[in-house]
Amino acid sequence: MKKERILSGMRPSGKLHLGNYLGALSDWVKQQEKYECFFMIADWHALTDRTDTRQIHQDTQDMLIDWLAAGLSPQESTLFLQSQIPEHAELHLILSMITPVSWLERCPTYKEKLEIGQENNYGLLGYPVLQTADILMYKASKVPVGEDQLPHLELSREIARRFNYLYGNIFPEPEPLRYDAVKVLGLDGKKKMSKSYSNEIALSEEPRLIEKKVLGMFTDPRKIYLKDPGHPEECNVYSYHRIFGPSWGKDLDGIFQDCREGRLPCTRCKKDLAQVLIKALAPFRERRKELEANPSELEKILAEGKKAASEVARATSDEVRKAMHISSAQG
RNA sequence: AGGUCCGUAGCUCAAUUGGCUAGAGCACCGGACUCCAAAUCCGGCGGUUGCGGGUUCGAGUCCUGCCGGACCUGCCA
Repeated sequence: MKKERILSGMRPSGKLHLGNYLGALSDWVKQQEKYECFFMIADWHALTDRTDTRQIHQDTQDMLIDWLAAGLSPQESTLFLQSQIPEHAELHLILSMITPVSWLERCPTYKEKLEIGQENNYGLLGYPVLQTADILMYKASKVPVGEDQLPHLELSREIARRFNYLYGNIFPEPEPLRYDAVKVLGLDGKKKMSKSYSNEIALSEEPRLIEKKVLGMFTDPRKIYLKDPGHPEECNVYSYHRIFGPSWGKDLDGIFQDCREGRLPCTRCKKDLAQVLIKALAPFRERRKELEANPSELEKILAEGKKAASEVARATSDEVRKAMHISSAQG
């Protein structure tokens, strides 16, 4: 039986961090077995973030390396760069013609971006339409999404329905593929892990920096003196132990009890955590070094991804043009 | 294209209306405190006032030309 197809993408944000890994990438790695996967580096989407594009190539390289180091496999999945498939832009244009502005103006993400003062340009408003084009292009039946992307996917389904109604049944309505994203707060223990908050630990972080960053983590503010009892259930450091500790044979109950009863100094707790993280990320750092030393390998992977994605995209483009009585781009 | 308003530290804003060394909060860094971190208290870093020209004893402030942005009225497709 043919595997179902999924598509997902990330904006090229450079080197990824633990939050990216736990929140999405680790799930993608797992989905590779079960689904035919298209994973896209969304460099066109990245343009809503920045007008200064000088870093974009390096960010793309860095993210691709992290994907591979984390276990995305070019043998199993199609890894490609959005801007290398111009059909995305074409489909975006076509879909924009049948998408009411009011649908877009009520997207929570759009409203949030405006609230934080992001420039209200055409592209930002149309962001979910481009996303829809990305998904429909490959006729993905499922899309791995986090909580915040659900409204966008709902919009994609509406746009697909509308297109099908107007021009014929071409696009499947994409279903969300929910996963229990492991929520991990940043080092400050207050906001989600993000580069823009400078509270992140990169997957490729050097051991010395991992230790420095972990020692600076926010802890239970009620535990001030060494012998004060802690509240591990509320402590961000313990939540990291709970995520990473088990695979390294850490005695979680022991940490919990000792902290609670004031026998475990935060400093020791943090040093332990740093060691766990350093070990957990060691294979990742190794793999990254190999990939960094081999840029032609990366080029090859993207070239193959481009080829595979192009085939599908051209076919979809032809089908869409035909349905709309517009002449084919292939001549 | 024309009109109105605006541009000051990484961010948000001040500067007695032309007058002393352009200030404050947040952020950041350091110290005290703490087993650490946070909070708090001290201290520090941070500026060619968008760029150029002019008026003046003196310009962030007034005039002018560019650059950049917001809003309004149009023009072309």
